[in-house]
Amino acid sequence: MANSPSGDSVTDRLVRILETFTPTRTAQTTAEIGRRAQLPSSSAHRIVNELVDAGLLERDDERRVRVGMRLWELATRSSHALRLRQAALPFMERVQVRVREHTQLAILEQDEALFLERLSAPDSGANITRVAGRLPLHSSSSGLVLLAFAPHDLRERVLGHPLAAVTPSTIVDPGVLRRTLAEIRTLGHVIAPGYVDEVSTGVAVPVRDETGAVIAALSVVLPRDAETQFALGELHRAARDTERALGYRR
Amino acid sequence: MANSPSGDSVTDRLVRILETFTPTRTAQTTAEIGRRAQLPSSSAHRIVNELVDAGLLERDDERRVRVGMRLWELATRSSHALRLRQAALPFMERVQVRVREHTQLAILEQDEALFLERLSAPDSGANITRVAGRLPLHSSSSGLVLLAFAPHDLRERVLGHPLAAVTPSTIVDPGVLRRTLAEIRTLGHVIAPGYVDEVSTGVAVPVRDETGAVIAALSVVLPRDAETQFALGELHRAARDTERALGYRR
DNA sequence: CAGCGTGTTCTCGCTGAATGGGAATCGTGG
DNA sequence: CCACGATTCCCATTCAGCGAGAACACGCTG
Repeated sequence: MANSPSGDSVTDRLVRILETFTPTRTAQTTAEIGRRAQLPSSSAHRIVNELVDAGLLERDDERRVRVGMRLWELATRSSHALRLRQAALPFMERVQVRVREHTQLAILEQDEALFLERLSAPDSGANITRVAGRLPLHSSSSGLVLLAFAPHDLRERVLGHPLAAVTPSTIVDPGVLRRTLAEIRTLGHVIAPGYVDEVSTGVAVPVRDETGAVIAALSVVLPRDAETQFALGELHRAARDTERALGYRR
Repeated sequence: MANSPSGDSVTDRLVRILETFTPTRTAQTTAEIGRRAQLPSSSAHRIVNELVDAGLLERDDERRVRVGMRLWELATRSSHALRLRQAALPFMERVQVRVREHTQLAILEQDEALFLERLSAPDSGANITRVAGRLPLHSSSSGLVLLAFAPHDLRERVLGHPLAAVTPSTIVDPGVLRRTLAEIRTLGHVIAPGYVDEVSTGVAVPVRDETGAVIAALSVVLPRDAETQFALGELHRAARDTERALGYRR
C-alpha cells in the first residue's frame, strides 16, 4: 500500500486525515493534521497539499486547512440519504412548527444513530444532537427505535457489549433494554425520559419502506416533564407522509 | 503520483471516481465507474474495493456501488458552510411558510452558485435547483447577487467569457449584465424573470458578514407573473436575521 | 445447451512515484 | 536577536500500486 512502510493505504491515510476534523475543530494547520493522523510531517504536508489541489480540502485566510466545499458537494450530490432527507424535510418542518421543539431524522449507520437533519426553533431547549453527529443506539430515542427494528444479529451485538450510562436514567441493563425494545416493536414508538440528557425526554417513531423495514427514525426532544401525546401524533403523521413522499404505499 | 504511467495521483483518481456519481446516477457497477473515470478495469476494481473498505463508498443489495454515508458524514460534520446553513435554516423556513415557494441558499464556489439548501412546499412550482447543485452566476438570481458583490477580477472573468443563454430571457450581453450588476449593488436585491426557466421569476438578496462582504444569497422562485414585493421583504428580513444569528451586528 | 457479453476476481513481474529523514527556510512572538 | 514551530525543499531508497491478461461467474439468447 502506497510504498508506506507503515503499511497503510492511501485511502486509509485520507480517511485518517478527514477524521482529524471534528465539528468543533474545523480548521487546523497541516502540522496539527499530521500529528493527529500519525503521519510524518513531510508526508502530511505533501498529502494535504495534494488534497487542497484537488479541492477536497481548502485553506482559509490564515493558511489553516479545512474541509472543502467540493468534498461536501461530491458527498451530498449523490448520497442516497439525501433523498430520504429531502422527502422528510417538509414534514419535519410541520412537526417543528407545531411542536416547537428540536425535530430530527436519524438512520442506522455502523451500530450508531447518525443524524441526517435537525430543525430547531430559536427557543427550543438543550439538545446535544448535531447534523452529521452520532449517538449510541441504546441511549437515544432515535437509536432505540432503530435498534428495536434492526436485524437480530446487530441487536445481539449491541446487547453483548457493556451499555454506557450517558445519564443515570440511561438503560444499562441488557434485560431491561430487551424488554424496552420489545415494547417499542409493539407500540411503534418510544418515549425516552432523560436517557441522553437529564432535563429532556426524547420521543421517536420509525419510518418504514414498502417492505415494512425500518429505514429511519423521526424524533423530537421535549422538556423532561412535557406532555408527549401531541408530539407523538405529529411524529406519526410526519412518518406516514414521508413514506408516502418516498413513493411507498402501505 | 501512485506509480501510474497515466500520470495522475491517487487523489485525482479519487475525485474522478466521485465525479462519476451524479444526482441522477447514484449507483453504478465498478466497471461503469472505471469506464467513466477512464481507469483500467483492474485498477478501477482495486481502488473501488479500497474505498468501500474505508467506507467512503458503499455497496447496495445488487453489489452496485454508491457514495457512502461515511463520506457524507466526514464532509458535513466539519464543513464551515454547515454553520451558515444551520444559521439560515430557521429563517428560510419562515420565508417558505409565508411565501410558500421554493426557498434557497447559495454561496459562491468556483465561479458558480452552489446551492447549500432548498426548501420546497409540496405545491411549489417547477425548480431545477438541487441541494449541492450548481447554476451559472449570470443566469440565476442567486448567482447574480453573488456576482454583483464578488471580487472585481472574478466579475471580469465571468464577463470575459461568452454568456450561455439558458432561456431566451437570460442576459447574454456583457454590457447589459454589467448594468444589471450595478443596479443590484444599488438596490440590494435582484428580480430575475425567466432567466433560468421561462415560467419562473427568481428573487434574491445578499447575506453579509460583519465586514459587509457578501457571503451568500437567499432566494425564492416565484411564478413568472407573481407579485415580488412581499417575497422580497421576507427575504430581506431572513437575511438580516441570519446575519444576526451568525453573530454579525450591523 | 452452447455461445456471447459483461462484471468481477486473481495473479504477477515491473517500475517509478511515493516515502520520510533531514536540512533549509520562513514567520512569529518573546 | 534568538527560539520555536510550521512549512518547504531535497533526494536516495524501495515497495505498493499498476495494469495486462487469464480465469471465473452470471445472465441472456438463439
